[in-house]
Amino acid sequence: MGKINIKSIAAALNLSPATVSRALNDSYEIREETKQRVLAYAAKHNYRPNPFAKHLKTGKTNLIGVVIPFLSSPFFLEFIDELYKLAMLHHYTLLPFQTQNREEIEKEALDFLIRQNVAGIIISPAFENSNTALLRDIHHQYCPVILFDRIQHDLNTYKIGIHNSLETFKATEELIKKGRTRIAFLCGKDIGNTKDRIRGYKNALHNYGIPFQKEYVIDADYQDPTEDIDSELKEVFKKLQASNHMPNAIVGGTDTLSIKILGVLADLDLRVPDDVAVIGFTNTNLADYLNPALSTIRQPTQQMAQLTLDLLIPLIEKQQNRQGMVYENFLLEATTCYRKSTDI
Amino acid sequence: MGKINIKSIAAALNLSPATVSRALNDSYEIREETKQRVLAYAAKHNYRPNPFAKHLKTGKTNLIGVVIPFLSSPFFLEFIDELYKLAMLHHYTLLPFQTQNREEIEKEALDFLIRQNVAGIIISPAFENSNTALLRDIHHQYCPVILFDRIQHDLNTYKIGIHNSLETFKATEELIKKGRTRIAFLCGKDIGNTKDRIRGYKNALHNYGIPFQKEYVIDADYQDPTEDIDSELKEVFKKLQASNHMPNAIVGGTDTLSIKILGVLADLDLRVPDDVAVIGFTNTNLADYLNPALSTIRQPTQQMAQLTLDLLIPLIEKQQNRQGMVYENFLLEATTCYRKSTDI
DNA sequence: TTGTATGCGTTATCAT
DNA sequence: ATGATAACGCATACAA
Repeated sequence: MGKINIKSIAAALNLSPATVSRALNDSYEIREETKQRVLAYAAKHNYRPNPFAKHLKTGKTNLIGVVIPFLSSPFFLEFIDELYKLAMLHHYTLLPFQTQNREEIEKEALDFLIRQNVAGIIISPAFENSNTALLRDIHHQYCPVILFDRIQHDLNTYKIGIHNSLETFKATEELIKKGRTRIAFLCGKDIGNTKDRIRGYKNALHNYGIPFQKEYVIDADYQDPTEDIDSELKEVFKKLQASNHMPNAIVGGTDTLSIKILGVLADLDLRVPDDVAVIGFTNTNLADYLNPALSTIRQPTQQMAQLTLDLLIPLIEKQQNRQGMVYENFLLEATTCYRKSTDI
Repeated sequence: MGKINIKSIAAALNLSPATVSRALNDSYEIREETKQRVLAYAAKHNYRPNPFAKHLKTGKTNLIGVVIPFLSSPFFLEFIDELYKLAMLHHYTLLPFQTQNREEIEKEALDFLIRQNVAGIIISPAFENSNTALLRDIHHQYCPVILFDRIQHDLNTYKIGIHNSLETFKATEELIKKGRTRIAFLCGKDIGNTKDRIRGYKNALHNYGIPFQKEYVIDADYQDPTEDIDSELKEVFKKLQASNHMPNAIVGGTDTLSIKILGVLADLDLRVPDDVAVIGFTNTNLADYLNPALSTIRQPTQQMAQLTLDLLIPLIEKQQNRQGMVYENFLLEATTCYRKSTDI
């Protein structure tokens, strides 16, 4: 069987390519009977439009760019995974990119996506307000951009995330209720969510009359989850031990840190949860196998992916002035799973 | 600044589009000076060829399809990650797909990739000889296909993996040398590598005069790492305990099982490594944080990704009869990391 | 060595 | 309601 395209269909049905195209695109200016005849023939011969030709003509693709800090983080991995399943249903193809939390790489990725003529972009920015101007240009003039997870960003668009301060509040509160008062908060560099999470942590302390101590907010300034953050963290906790300020509970503010801290504490011969209770933000289904099983605040990745596409696809398909729109923020609810690391 | 394409470059330099195209494509039938003039102008204006137009004309894309069982496995994730970095350098775009170990989904993915006109395909098949006929057709008539990891497949092409039997032999031997003799082998459904790994396991037993026991080859027939394999495994080991046949060492034959087994053993109040030593195939950098830190056989993902592209790109770029070629198998060396789970 | 003309598969504009 | 034709950006056969 030869190549099956609009021209060959037209020839077979004694129609012009234009008419066939109209039938295929559900145009109104075509006779119902003709349309059905074309559709039937196309279906029978399993016709698939050539996406490249289509794009060359229309300037539009079915590509969705996905820009995330890294895949080697359970949360982002799960999110992308869900996105894949859904995008396929809608006949969109995903083009995922990693930024390693670096603005230059993010810019490269965005440039690349533009050249690929993506129809839309889903992004969790490298950090708060990274590439703001570029993203704004893209969103206004080029294709819709939607933010997820790291939604503390000036770009005016739909934002999908969780209520970071509330979730951190709940986690901190849980530790307080278990009788812990020297609670440390572990955070990475400023990726936008950090501020809110610290706020939730502080609020919980304040609500229960526990004085906030600056030294209990511990930064680990990594760019990449594969980096050696362990020794850095170990130093910090050694110092706290030495000055007799060792916390008896820790809230892990990022996916990566929540996992790594367990090894650090073990190295310092601190027992979890007896000496130090730990709860962390993370989506890994490995939490059960960690040492010990880790209590986690789990983001609803499936729901986030669904909502993201539900918002993006209409933006792609309806032509409109995105600059003037009013966008909503969506804060979904996370699930807290209490495991051994907080089982006091 | 207006659109920058071949036509606009030609106009700016008082040349014809054809000449500009030739300069850009490093044609021999062009004067060096002219070529440089075009190249300089193109570079200065950051010209990027429109991949869609290019494809429409040439019938070729810069897309590489990557088909793997799932992303939620540290090994595949690392591999894809490395592939990304390398593909970008060569100006290829990756189109990753997951099969969940299911032949139908694999077929769908392959069909999709064909429709997208990919230039080549990198695949770790759903299982031994899944979609053999289809893959053969694709490789012979459509675009080059390269196998990695699960290389027990009839498709005649380049295959990149590790020496499964040898690596399993070494791991088993290590446990024997530590004095363990009741060694179980954990394996998933037949994904091609399983056979070889069991062979290595058996050889090691045989070499040290340890009788092989069928009940020590333990199948966990899962399709997806997120499945609940734990209870199934727990049942098996409970029975072994009851019949007083509990092994004192375990070799984990897959990524997923190696991680999960630790939780199962903990649930059964078995101490690792005292009661049972464990070593597993896996690439997770979380091995250090597992309970206890897991000894691992780690595949050289970076090297595998590099080699895969080094083999694939020439196949893509040189037209040739792939059917008649002689292909080599590449068995790379894995690294064994001994951690606490074998520290007897 | 360079230019002219054509076509890849599709959609859009203008006729009819 | 349908057809003829041009155009998207590029590469190439052929002409010069």
